[in-house]
Amino acid sequence: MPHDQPNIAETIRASGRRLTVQRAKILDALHRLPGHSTAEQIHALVCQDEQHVEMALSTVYRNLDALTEMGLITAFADAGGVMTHEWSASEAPHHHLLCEGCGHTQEVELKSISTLSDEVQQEHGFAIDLRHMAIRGQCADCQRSASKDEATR
Amino acid sequence: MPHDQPNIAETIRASGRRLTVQRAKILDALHRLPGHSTAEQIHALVCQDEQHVEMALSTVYRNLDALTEMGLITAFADAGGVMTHEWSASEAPHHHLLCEGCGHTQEVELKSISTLSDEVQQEHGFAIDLRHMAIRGQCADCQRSASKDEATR
DNA sequence: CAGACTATTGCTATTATTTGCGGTAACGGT
DNA sequence: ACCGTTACCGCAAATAATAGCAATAGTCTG
Repeated sequence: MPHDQPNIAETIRASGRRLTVQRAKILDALHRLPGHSTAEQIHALVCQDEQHVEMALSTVYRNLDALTEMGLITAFADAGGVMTHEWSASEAPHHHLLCEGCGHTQEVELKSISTLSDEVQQEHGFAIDLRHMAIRGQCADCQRSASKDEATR
Repeated sequence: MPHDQPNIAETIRASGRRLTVQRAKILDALHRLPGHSTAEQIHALVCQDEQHVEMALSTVYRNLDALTEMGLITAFADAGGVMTHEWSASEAPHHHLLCEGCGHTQEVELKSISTLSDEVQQEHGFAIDLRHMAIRGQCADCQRSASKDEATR
C-alpha cells in the first residue's frame, strides 16, 4: 500500500525543496530498511524494486544530505568510516557507541549527555548536534582482549 | 638542530614497529606544523624539504594511522570530513568543537566529559576514546544566523 | 659485521563520496 | 491546463583514503 504521510511532503516543500520521484523512493527505502543503512544499500534497494527507477548513486548521496539537513534522517560514520543513515522520527533519542576494535555499533540513551550539552552551551556558546552524536571507543570485549594482548607480549 | 627525543624511537620500537626515514620525517613535520594538519599538508612539507625524500602519499596515510594507534598523535575529521592530525604529547587534554555551519574548530577543555565517560563505562562497559573525541554542532555565530534565516523565511 | 626475518615502502587499483554541468521536471501562479 | 523559475537528475570526472603486491630496508642475533 503506497501511502505517504502528508506531513513529510509538506516538510520537504516547506524547506523550498521538491518531492521528486527519486526522493520519495529513497525515503521509502529508508523507511523499510531496518537500522542504519549505507548509500549503496539504499541505492540497491531502490533499483531492484518492482518498478525499478534506475537512479544515479550520486542522487542517493545528494538526497541523503538534503534529508539529513532537514532533520528527517540521521547520519553518522560507522566504525569503518562509512556513512550510514537512519530514519530519525523513530522513537526514543539515542546515541551511538562505536567500537574501534570490533566495529560493533551499540545504541544507548545517555543521561549525562545533557550535562555535557549544557556545559558546552554555557561555557562556549556552542550547540551540540545531539542527533548526530556518535561516540568512539572500545567495547567491553575489546577492552579485555586489548589488556590480554599487552600481558601476552 | 635535528635532535630526536630518544623515547619516541623507543616507543615505536616497543610496539614492534620500525623507525624508518619516512616515519621520522613525518614525525618531524607533525612536530613543526602548527595545530591540525592533513595528510596532504604533511606530505607537501616533507617533499619540499631540503633533502627532499620523495615519499608516496599512501605512506603518509599509513604512518598517520600507525602513529595514531600508538597514541603519539591524535586524529579527527574536520568539519569538512577530512582527517586532520596533531602531535598529542602537546600540553593539556582538550576536545574539539566542530561547527557544521562555518567549519570552524575550537579547542576546549570539558569537565563534564568525565561524567559522560563514567556513565558510559558503568552502564555499558564501554571506554570512550577521549583523545579522539570531536563534538559536532553549531557555534554561537552560526546559531544566530540560523535563527535569523528562519525568521526571514 | 653478515644474514635472516618481516615491517614498511612505492606503485597502482579500488572504494566512498563529492562536484560541475547541461538537460529535465516539480511546483506555484495565471 | 499552461508557463516560467529553478531545484534536481544523470553522467562523468575529481578527491580522500584504503588495500594488494613485489621490492626494500630496519632490527635483532650470532
